[in-house]
Amino acid sequence: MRRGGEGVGVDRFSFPPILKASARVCGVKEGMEIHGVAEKMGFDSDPYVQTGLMGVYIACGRVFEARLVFDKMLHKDVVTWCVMMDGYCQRGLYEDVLLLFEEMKRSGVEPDKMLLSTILSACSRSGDLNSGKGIYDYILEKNIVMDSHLKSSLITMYSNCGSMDLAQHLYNEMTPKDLIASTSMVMGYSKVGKIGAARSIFDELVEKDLVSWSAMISGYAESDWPLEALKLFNDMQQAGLRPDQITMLSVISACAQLGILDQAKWVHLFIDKNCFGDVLSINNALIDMYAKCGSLENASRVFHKIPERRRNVITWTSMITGFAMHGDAGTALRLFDQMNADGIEPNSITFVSVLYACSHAGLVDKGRHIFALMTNKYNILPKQEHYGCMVDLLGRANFLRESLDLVKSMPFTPNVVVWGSLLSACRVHGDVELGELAAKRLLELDPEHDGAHVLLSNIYAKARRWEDVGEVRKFMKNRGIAKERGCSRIEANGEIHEFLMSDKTHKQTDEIYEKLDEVVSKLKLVGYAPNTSSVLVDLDEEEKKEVILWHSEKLALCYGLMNLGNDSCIHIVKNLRVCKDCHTFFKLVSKVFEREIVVRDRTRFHHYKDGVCSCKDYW
DNA sequence: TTAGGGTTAG
Repeated sequence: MRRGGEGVGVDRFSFPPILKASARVCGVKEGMEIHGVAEKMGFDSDPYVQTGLMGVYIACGRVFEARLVFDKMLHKDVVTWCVMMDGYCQRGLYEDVLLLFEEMKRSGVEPDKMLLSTILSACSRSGDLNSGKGIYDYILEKNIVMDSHLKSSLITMYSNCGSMDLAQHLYNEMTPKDLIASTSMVMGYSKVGKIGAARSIFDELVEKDLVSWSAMISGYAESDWPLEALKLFNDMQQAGLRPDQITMLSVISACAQLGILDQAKWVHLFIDKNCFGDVLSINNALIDMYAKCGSLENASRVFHKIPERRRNVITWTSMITGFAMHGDAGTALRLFDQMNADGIEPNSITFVSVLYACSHAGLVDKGRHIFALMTNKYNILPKQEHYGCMVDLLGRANFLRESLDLVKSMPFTPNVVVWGSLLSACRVHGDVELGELAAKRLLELDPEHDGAHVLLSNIYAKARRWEDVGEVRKFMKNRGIAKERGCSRIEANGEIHEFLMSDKTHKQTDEIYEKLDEVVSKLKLVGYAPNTSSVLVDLDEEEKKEVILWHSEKLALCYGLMNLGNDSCIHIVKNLRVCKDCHTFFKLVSKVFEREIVVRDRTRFHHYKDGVCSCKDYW
């Protein structure tokens, strides 16, 4: 290496481009070597060289090393401060960004727009609205004229912090509307549940790019509008845009929510065709999707196709959850052991799944053991959801007192789910006294909880305490608390059909009810008698029978029997838990009509075949 | 040196 003079000498101006290249390829080794060379040549006190070195360290995630260089610098300009702040921002060290800003102001360096934008980004990501407002005040105080970039950062900060009024106010003043700011608005409105407002902003965009489309699709998927998400995905393709992995994650999630297997298979093919099939997050999402669409076979296939070394804790947990949902606790527990053997550390969510598997299969001792293991071996402190699973497990298995003791022993206030689990166990086992207590505690936390009122009323009904039943019903009526209406979905010939309880809006309504009559008479020949015990309203027996027979899943089932080929499995998705009568009904249909039926209810799957259900009537 | 999309696990 020749210094100075003529020709190809290396001087201090040679370093920044090399450092930039190192940062791009994340070459920390190269960066360090260059650092050494720069020191030897005496350029290590050159601000440009130093800033370049910081950039390399930050690109490689070595913020601490970057800070060492930073602290040694005698002359720091605004860019230097900005690079350091960006480093902290990238590592999620948002408080350090703010501390650095204070330090910078003390040092007398004036911030520029880019730096303010970086700080706003830190506030945005950490949800620190107060600091974000502080930066805005600073901008106003110093009379800084905002460009569209800085305005967008500000709008993003407000949106991310959920302050949509403030975000909207700034957005109104923005002309023309910046695409990035608009996307932030779409996300912000989606996050606070104002999906209509998000859609309006989205629709007003003249030029939409992949990110804005994906934000809107994800908004729908996150807000319980999976059908809209799929529709928009379709529109996006019509508009000529190609989705990427991030878009596909929302689409997969929408399919999982809907539970529609045909659509799910189509999405899977689409993913393979577009070469996303090797992406781990996509495969994890596919496992979840197939499990929620009722196909453990396809979920397992995806799981086994992922090379063992690439599976992460999400892969394993998704697969375990799948088996747990379908009531196969044995396989779920085997997977849990295998996961440990493979050296993948289970986390808090894994334990929810494993405990959930035990609870749905009635494995009390195993559940107790794992609950203890969680704290003793893995140092994971049980949270509400773990207690919820345990209360459910013990309660369902009729260890109601032990279940209550566990609730009392909780180191924090039990939430609605915990009391709800106990309440539901009390209903199963007819414990009026404890049920009343659980309902009381639950309703203290959430007086409008429809499920709690319904369960309490069921408990009273089981004990034949009709006056109390009447009281609960009166209270619900006065307060306008209604039981959520049952709704079931079935996919046939590429179309989704939805049925509400006693629905008469479907175009094949007459045939469906005729089919229902036919099915009922056939089932009666093998001993079926409608079980009206779960009907809450005040009706005579005959009317109750009708209400029971018109449950949405029975309508969907009849539609399936009419419209699906004899050898195909009937898949139904329901919003509530399956009632006792429907459960019996479905078991009998699977036998009499020789059909396999898969029902996803609010909490789990039921596979009906040859007159038995996979849940072994334990649900 | 600055701004937008990640319900893949409960």
